[in-house]
Amino acid sequence: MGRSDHRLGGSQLPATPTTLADVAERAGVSRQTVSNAVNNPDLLRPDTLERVRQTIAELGYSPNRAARNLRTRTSSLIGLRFAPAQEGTANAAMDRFVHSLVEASQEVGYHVLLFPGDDEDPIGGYDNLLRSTAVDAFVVTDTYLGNPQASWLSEQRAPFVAFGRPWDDEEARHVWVDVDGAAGTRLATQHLIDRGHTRIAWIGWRKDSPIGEDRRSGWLKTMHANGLSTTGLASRVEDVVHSGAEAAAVLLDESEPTAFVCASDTLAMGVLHTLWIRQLAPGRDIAVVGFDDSQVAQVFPVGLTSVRQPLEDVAVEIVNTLSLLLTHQPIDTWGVLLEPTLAIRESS
Amino acid sequence: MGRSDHRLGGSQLPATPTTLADVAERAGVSRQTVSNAVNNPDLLRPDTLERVRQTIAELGYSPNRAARNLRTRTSSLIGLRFAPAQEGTANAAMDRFVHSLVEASQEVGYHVLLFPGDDEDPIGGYDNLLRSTAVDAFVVTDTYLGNPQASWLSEQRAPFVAFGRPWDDEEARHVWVDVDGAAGTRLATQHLIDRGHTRIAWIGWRKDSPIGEDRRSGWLKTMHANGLSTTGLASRVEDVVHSGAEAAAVLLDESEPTAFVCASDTLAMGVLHTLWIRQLAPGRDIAVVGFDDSQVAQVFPVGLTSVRQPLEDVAVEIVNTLSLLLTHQPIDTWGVLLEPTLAIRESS
DNA sequence: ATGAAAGCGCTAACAT
DNA sequence: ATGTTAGCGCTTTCAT
Repeated sequence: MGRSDHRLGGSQLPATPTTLADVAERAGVSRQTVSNAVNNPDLLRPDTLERVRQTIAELGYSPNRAARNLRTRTSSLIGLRFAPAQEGTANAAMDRFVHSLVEASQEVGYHVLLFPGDDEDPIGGYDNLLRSTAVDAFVVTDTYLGNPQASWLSEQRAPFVAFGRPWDDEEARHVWVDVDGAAGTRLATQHLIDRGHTRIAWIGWRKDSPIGEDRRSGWLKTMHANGLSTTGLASRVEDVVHSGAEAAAVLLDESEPTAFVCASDTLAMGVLHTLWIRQLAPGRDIAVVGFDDSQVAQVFPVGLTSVRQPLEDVAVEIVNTLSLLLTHQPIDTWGVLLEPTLAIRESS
Repeated sequence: MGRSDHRLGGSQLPATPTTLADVAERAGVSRQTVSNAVNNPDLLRPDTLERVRQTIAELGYSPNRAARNLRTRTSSLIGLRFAPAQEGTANAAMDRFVHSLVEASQEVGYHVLLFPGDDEDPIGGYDNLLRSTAVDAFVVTDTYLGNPQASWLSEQRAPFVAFGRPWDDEEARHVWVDVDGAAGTRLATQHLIDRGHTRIAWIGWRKDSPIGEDRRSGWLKTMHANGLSTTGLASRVEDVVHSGAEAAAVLLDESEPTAFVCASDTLAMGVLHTLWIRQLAPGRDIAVVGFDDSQVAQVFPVGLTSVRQPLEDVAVEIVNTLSLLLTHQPIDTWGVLLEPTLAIRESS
C-alpha cells in the first residue's frame, strides 16, 4: 500500500502520519529493521543503519507513541498531582520544582503529566492513572502527616518517589528525596552569629508540623552549640504575614532580639512589616532571614536573606531514582537528604 | 483463557491489569458490549448495562489508555511548554494558570502534558510531540513578538489555542484567548481617580512590548477621558525592581504625582521601595497599583492593590475552544478577550 | 544481520 | 441490542 501524501521537504505534516511501514518500504527493508534502527541501532550493519536513518529523516518519521506504549506497556509519563501555590503565602516553590522536574525527566526520555488533586478523594486521581496504565510512575509531593497517598501507592506496588520524608510513618518503605530543613536554619543561624548577633529569635509554625519542628531544631541546636541562650526567643504561629508581624512585635518587646530566623518567607515578611512600623531598618538595626527563597524574598526592595532549597537537585535525584525503580535496578538508599543553601541579601 | 489473579475486594492492583476481555468473559457478553457500556451506554439495554457496570466495578477495570489511544488516534493529552517563572520578578502567574488549565482539562477528560522549552530550538518540543501523536493539541502561552510557535503550528494544521493575542501578525489565523490589559489599567486608573487623585503617573515597559503598550493605553485613555493631563507623568523602563524605584524617584521629583499605576507588580515594588526611602506611606501619602496580583502583592505587608487576570476563566475558555477544535465543530470567534479585575488593598 | 509472524487492548464498521 | 471481524503501529519472539 503505497502512500503519496508525504511532503518531503515541505513544512506541513502529512495528513496521515508516517509509520514504520512507510519507512521500511521506502528504505527497502523490513519493518523490524526500522524498529531496530530506532531502538537497537547496534544490531544493524552501518550502511543499512545509515540508509534507514536517512529515510527516517526524509519522511520525518517519529514512532507513534500510543502503539509503542501499547506494545511495551509503558508510557514514558510521570504523573504529578499539581496543587496550586496557596494564595496569600509566599510559597511558590512548586513552580520551580515542577520546572526542574520537567527538565530532568526530559533528559531520561520522560514527560510529566499533571493531574488535579481532590481533597475529598486524595487517591482518586492516582488510582485512575494507575489502572489505565496512563503513567509509569508518580512523584508525590505532599507527604504531610496522615496523607494516605504514599502508603496507598506502596500497597499497590506502584512505582513512585516522594519529595518529602515519611515523617510520621516508621513503617514507610518507599523511596524519598528531601531537603534538610534543619541544615538550612543552621546555615541561617550560623550566618547571623558570624555577623555578631547573639540574641537570635525564632518564628516558626505550630508544633504539629514536623517540617516546622525540623527547621526549628536547626536554629535551636546551632544556638546551643554556640553557647547562646534561646529562652524567650521562640514563637510558634500560623503561616500568615499577620501572625509573623505580631510574633515579631511581642518578641521585640519582651526579649529584645537583634535578629530573626523564620520558618518561611511569609513569616519573614511579617517581621519586616513590624520593623517598618517601628522605623527599624532591616539588615542594619535588625537582621531577618526567611525560608524558601521565594519571589517575594527576591523582589522585596530590601532583599530578604533566605534559605534556598536545591530543587533542581531534588528533581534530578528523583528522576534518577525513578529510572532505577522502573528498570528494576536495586536501590541502595531509601532516602536522600539534600543540603539547602543561603541566599544572602540586604536583610542580614 | 481464564485469569485468576484478580483481588476482588483486595487493595492491591492485579499483577496484570484487568482488560476488556476479562470483563466481557465474566459478565457473559462480548467485548464490544463492554466497550459500549463504557463509551456508548445508551446502546445497551438497561439490565445488560447494569450487569456490565457491576462487573467493571468488581474487577476494578479501567480501559488501557495506550490501546484506546492507538485505536482512536487520540491521546486525551494537551501539551504545554512549561517555562519557569523568571527569578527576580514577581510574575508567578504561570503557576495559577497551569493549575486552572489542569482543572479545566480534567473536566472534559483531558490531562496536561508538560514539556520543557529550548530557546535554541523553540519548535523542537512541539514537533516531537506532534509527530509522535503524543498530544492532541497544544496550549501556547508565549506569543510574544516574533515567536515562531504559533505560526509554525498553524502551518502544520496542529490544533492549538494561544493564551495571548497575535500582536504583530496581521495574518495570524489561529484561535486565541487573552486578557484585556488596557481594561485592567483603565480599572486601576479610574479607581485612583475616584479616590480623588488627579496626578497619576505611569511606569511601564519599553516601547517594543505590545503588552506593555496595551496596558499603557488604558492609563492614557482613562486620564484623557477624565480631562487629566499626562504630560511628564509617564516612564518606560525595564521590568526590574531597581528600575521601578528609579523611575518613581524621578517622577516624584519632576512631576509630583500622587499615585502610580505600574505595568507589573515588580515595578510597583520598586515604587514602594522609593516611598519607603522617602518616608512616604503607601496608600496614605502616595497610592500605588501593580499588575498581576502576584504573591508579592498579596504578601507585601502594605497590601499592594493590583490588577488580577482571570486566569481561571482563561483556562476554561481555552479548554472549551480546544474541545470545539478537536471535535471539528465550527469556531464562532477567533479571539476572546476577558476582563481583569482589581484586587484592592492598602496601597491605594 | 535481517525478516516473518504474532499480538499488545481497544474500538470502528459491519453483520445479525 | 449484541456479536464478529479487522486493524490501529509498534516491538517481542523466533526463524533464517
